[in-house]
Amino acid sequence: MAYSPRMVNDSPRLSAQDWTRAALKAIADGGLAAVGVEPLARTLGVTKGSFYAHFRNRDELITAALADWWRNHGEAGLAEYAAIADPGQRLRELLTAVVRSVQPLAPSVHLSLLGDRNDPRVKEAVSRVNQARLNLLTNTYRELGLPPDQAVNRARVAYAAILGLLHLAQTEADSPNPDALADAAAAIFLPS
Amino acid sequence: MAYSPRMVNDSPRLSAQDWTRAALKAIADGGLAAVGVEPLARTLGVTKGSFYAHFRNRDELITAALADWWRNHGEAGLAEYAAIADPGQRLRELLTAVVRSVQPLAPSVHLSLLGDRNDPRVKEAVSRVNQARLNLLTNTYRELGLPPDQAVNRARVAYAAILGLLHLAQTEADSPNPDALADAAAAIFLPS
DNA sequence: GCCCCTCAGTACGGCAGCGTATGGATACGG
DNA sequence: CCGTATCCATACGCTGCCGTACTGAGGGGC
Repeated sequence: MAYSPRMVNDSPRLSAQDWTRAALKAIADGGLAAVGVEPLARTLGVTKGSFYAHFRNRDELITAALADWWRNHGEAGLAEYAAIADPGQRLRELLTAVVRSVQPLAPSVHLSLLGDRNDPRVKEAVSRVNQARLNLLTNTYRELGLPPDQAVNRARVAYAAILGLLHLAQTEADSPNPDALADAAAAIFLPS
Repeated sequence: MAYSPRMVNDSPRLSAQDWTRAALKAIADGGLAAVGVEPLARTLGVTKGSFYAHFRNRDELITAALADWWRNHGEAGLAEYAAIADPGQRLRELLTAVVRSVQPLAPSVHLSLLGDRNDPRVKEAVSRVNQARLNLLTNTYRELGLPPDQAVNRARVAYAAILGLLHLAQTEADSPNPDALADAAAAIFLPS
């Protein structure tokens, strides 16, 4: 790839994306309440005068950050796994990938958003992401031969287990042997 | 000044417990950020002058509310289920109880607290509750004949599924046939 | 080079919430 | 019936943050 001088943040000037990224980072540790114009400006090394050149107000930043999030973690973020042809291997990859917490940042946002799940925009974003993942899992189970209604329930419980394991991984400090856990999860959720 | 409407508690004067209960309710929908002295005072129909007669500051209320929570949802809250002698029935009761969301308030607190999991006090409280439940599940699986290490992993995945199902139930509006879901969960997590 | 648009700094008003001070009201034991 | 502790109201200062207005600096297209 050709390196342009505007690729990374060595430029002293910020873009709207810099703000949404910072907002997501703030959400990851602190929830929506941590998304403040002046605090973010401080961490970015500027004053809020810059912010209002990119967004009309704080709400607009939040909606932009949330849209950015579910766009990257909905179907787009699942493309890598959806491309796996063999459903059995796809399922195993999905399980082990999350169990071993390959993406340490993304789930933090997901979990932090739980605290603000009453906000309709948050509800919408989380719902979209969950739906995309549930769809992929449901289709996978169908491809594995389960009847449709069973596939739905199975996918639901399996995805719930994945979410719950993230919960536990984030609240407890000790990492309880990811390999054994992945095996246990696989043994449970892979149809014999 | 007109007489302000006192809540269901017909006693005109409040106690410290009334404040902690209100704080937990606020946590349930809004996280720690929603625990404010003046907002709570408004919902309780008093002014904050009352609050500072019970607590030294806002932090003291939060720690008291968290302590109250994990005391009622740790081993104490599990006593009802721990009393079930037959491990198979105990496990089934645990699964169906949570899947059908018998306690609609308590889990909300749990989920909201995940949003504030960076607060060390929150982390401690959630960790305690999780540990108590994991212990009960692990022992149940052991009583069912699983070797210790397998019982640990099995309990972990099962509890994770429970948490995740709550997660989904709270973020999605539609309730997807609790009976069928309970059956699916039982089929997965009850050793044949 | 010139203009214009974007990004950033400064200053101000306003609001919500925390904590304090103080005094009044009510219950309860003596 | 009185005194004391507890609960509650009011008023105030303070801080942090949002949003607006205005100004300034610099870079790119013409």
